[in-house]
Amino acid sequence: MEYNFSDIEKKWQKAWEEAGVYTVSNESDKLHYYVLDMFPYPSGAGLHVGHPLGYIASDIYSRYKRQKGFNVLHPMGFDSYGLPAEQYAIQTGTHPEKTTFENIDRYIAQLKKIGFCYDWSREVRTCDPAFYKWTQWAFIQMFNSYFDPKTQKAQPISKLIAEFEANDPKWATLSEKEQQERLMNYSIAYLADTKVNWCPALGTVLANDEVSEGLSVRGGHPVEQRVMRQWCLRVSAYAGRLLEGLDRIDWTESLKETQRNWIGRSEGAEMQFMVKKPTPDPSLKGREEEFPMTIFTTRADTVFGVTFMVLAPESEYVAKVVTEEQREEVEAYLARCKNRTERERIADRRVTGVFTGSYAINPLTQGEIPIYISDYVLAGYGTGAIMAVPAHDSRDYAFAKHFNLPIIPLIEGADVSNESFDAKEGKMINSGFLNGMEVKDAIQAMKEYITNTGIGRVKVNYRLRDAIFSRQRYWGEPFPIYYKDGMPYTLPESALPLLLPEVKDFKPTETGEPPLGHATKWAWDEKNQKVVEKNSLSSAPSPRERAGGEVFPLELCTMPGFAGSSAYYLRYMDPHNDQALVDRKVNEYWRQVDLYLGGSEHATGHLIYSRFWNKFLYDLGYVCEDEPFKKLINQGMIQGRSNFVYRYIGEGATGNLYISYNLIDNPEYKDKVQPIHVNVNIVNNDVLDINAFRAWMPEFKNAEFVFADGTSSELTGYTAGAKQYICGWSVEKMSKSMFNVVNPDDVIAKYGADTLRLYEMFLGPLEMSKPWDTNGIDGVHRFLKRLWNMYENIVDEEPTKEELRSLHKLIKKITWDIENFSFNTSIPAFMIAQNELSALKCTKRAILEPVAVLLAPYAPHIAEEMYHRCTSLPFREGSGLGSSFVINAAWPECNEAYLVEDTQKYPVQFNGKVRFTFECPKDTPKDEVERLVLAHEDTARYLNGADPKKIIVVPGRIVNIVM
RNA sequence: GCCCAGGUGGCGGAAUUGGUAGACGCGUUGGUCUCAAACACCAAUGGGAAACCGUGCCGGUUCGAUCCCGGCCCUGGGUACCA
Repeated sequence: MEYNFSDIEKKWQKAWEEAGVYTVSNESDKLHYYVLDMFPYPSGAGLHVGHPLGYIASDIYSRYKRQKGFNVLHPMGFDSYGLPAEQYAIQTGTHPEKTTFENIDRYIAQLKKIGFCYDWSREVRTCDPAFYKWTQWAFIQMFNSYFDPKTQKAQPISKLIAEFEANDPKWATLSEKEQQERLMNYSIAYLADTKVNWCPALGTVLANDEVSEGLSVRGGHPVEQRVMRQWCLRVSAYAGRLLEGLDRIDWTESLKETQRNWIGRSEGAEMQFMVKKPTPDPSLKGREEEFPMTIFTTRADTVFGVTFMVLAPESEYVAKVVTEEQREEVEAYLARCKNRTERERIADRRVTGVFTGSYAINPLTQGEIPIYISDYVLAGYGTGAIMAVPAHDSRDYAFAKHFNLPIIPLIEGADVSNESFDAKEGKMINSGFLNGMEVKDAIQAMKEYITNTGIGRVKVNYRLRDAIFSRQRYWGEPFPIYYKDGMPYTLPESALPLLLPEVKDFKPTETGEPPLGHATKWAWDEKNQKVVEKNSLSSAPSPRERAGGEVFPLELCTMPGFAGSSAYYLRYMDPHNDQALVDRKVNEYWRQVDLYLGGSEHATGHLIYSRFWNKFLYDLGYVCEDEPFKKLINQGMIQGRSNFVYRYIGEGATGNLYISYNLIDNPEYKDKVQPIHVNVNIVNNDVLDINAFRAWMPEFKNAEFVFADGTSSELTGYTAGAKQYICGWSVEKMSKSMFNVVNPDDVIAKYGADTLRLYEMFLGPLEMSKPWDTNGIDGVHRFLKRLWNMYENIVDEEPTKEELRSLHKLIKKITWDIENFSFNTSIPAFMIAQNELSALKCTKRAILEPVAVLLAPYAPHIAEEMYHRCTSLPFREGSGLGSSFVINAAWPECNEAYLVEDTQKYPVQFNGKVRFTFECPKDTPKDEVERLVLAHEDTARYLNGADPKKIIVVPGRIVNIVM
């Protein structure tokens, strides 16, 4: 009986779909479990063999949990707003929606072939109005909320207004616009002027990683720094809670560490320095302007060593501090900084800066110290101003050396003649009342001192920045925002979803507006509460300017990619609900994602934003868990494994001769060959398919070869398979240009989905990155074939003890593996069991049936077929595999079920060397084992009358006798 | 620079983490089947003639170390003037 994987897989996929076995209900007496994959962006290239790695792992876990009797939510959807479809639209005019939907269809077809147990009825797409309605809804909630630092929670902004009304007499005197502006400083979603990378050619802002050396990575267009009014999310307000929440979730330590670094908590102090600014008026000579300046430092202990101050170029202190004499020089410096991108600044670490003309007074020594401006100080961190202690900070040190400023060592024994001493250890010197203290104590003492004297206060700072939330693009969620008198107002929730309008052109407008500027029906009729034609506006050159009447311009930016992916896991719980993002009761059933699988590249993006988003919804009472993802596992990336042929380019080369890889280091070919990427799909186990190669591209049509054995091909005399041409290989990113992309469809056509699933797991540990290497896939496929053959003539006989032992060993191993996400080690266990059972010629139902059940999470199709060969039980709805009765028999609590041997073997060692083995009854107490060993005749022989110094009994393992 | 993960045969990797290192698969070699090849099956396969030596290198703890500790060297990932 042949293993016809293609028929088997088609049969079961059809059966599952028709019976709806993977459709999940929100009402169940069963325990709930939620397994989620990070949903993909459907790219035009389709899935390659690397994408399903994590999906297979999560599918194994889902199927296991399902078989164990859990109600498992395991959905899939598409992150379908994004740049590639928009770029394609700009080039070809094809609407991004068309491209995106086609790509999604292809993805679904590919995913379905692999046999995942997704509940497709819950599929979500971020570009679907029924979905983005809730993205817009969340944005409105954020706009109408503020973060209350006292309770560390988001609150409705109406509370804040009430507070202003009650406590601030000025509030009532402000105009509506002024009130709005003031509230903007508190809203979780707010408009602010921010410095961005602006690319005029692409007509949009770019993230830092999209810019390289002042040019856009895509297209190589110039990028400039520009201050623009952008929507931002006050993620930084949640810094403390985002940090603290990490302690309560089961993520890998390295990922938590990445987030901790990103949040960047640092405990320090804010201190006030008085500034003395010389006045330009000679008649007022001797009189100086005085005002305070606040700085942030983590090294309060070093105040005695401050020899200058530095401001960030964008600091608001700059304007106050610069003197008339220095103005010109400072302005030139600021202009220079302004045009440098973040990236250039980082790449070019030369010390630059300019003196402001003013001095600060050291609050402890009363000494006058000069104030400089330099771009090594960042405006966005702390107060944008620092006290510089060159002796104990390497950046300050470099600056001091460059401008020849004094360097005062503050720690005993620190040699600061060539570099700064940054370590926080040692005894303080030159530091007044701190002298003699350890650094740690000195920091504490100084904090107390400045608090008591009012010079400063203890302060915690975070590195985490607010998220810029505007994109000047078409293919994204429209903001539910219109502008009146230049101020933003939210659309009523009843108007959601605000549909993405049609545009005639996906590029920015001639006037530099985002693509939505092309939309004609893009204005808000406040009175009738609906979207209307823009031409009914009297005139609106800029959308943010006042428009006549009661019709107002709508926001022209769209939301960034992370908007749609920040709460999608909640939507899967209740995907068809049009009254709420998720019904409260449904949310209380599923609660949170129990297991989340995806790449670690989202550590500081999606995984921060969605935690923030979830916490915000939690504060407002829309969800019942503070953290969205209970356990998270990062699967590694699958890299490409490229193959090469070696074209001979030495003497007399025709350009048509290819040398086998094993020969290229021979003297006659060394350095005379040129490696050429060859399509990995015409290479098998590094052996080139000669005929396929000749047919691959016209230039290889008449290719000739020197084979592995050194013989040459002759075009006419060659017979396929007789000689081998060996290809070289290397690990590279999987990409079209390297001809190393492997499509899962091809693997499935050749070996079947079950082999693909097993092999992807067999490749290595889930978390590790590894190249896709098909060299071992035959072995896995052979195993399935061998196992399959055992199910031909199943008999009803009592299993022997040996057969049961094999089975129970397997049960124990597979259970342990799945629960510990060690899927790669399960395949060998199956192979060993297969070997053992086949050596015993076991075809007994009592053994083979549970083996099929065990295999089901890994290779569901073949397992299902094998299972149904074993049993007369009908296929039942609601279960992917047979009845729960049988499942419980095959997945018992394995420690009890594991068939124990009656006796335990103890290898006995003398001084570490194994000498003999003895047996005693299982579960013999430790001292009894000791006694038995000493009484053993071999022990007596080895001891030869001597007293053992020590006897070590490791339970169940080994007895070691130290002489 | 800082943080994290890792380094085991010809290759991918086991060893449930202090107890017989190299499971399982690939590859290689030999054999069976075949007119022959492919498939399949069987056997061998860390090094060494052997005693022995072997988990990146040096040292330590331990009766015993791939595993724990100290120092160093590589590889991969994250992050980067955060005061």
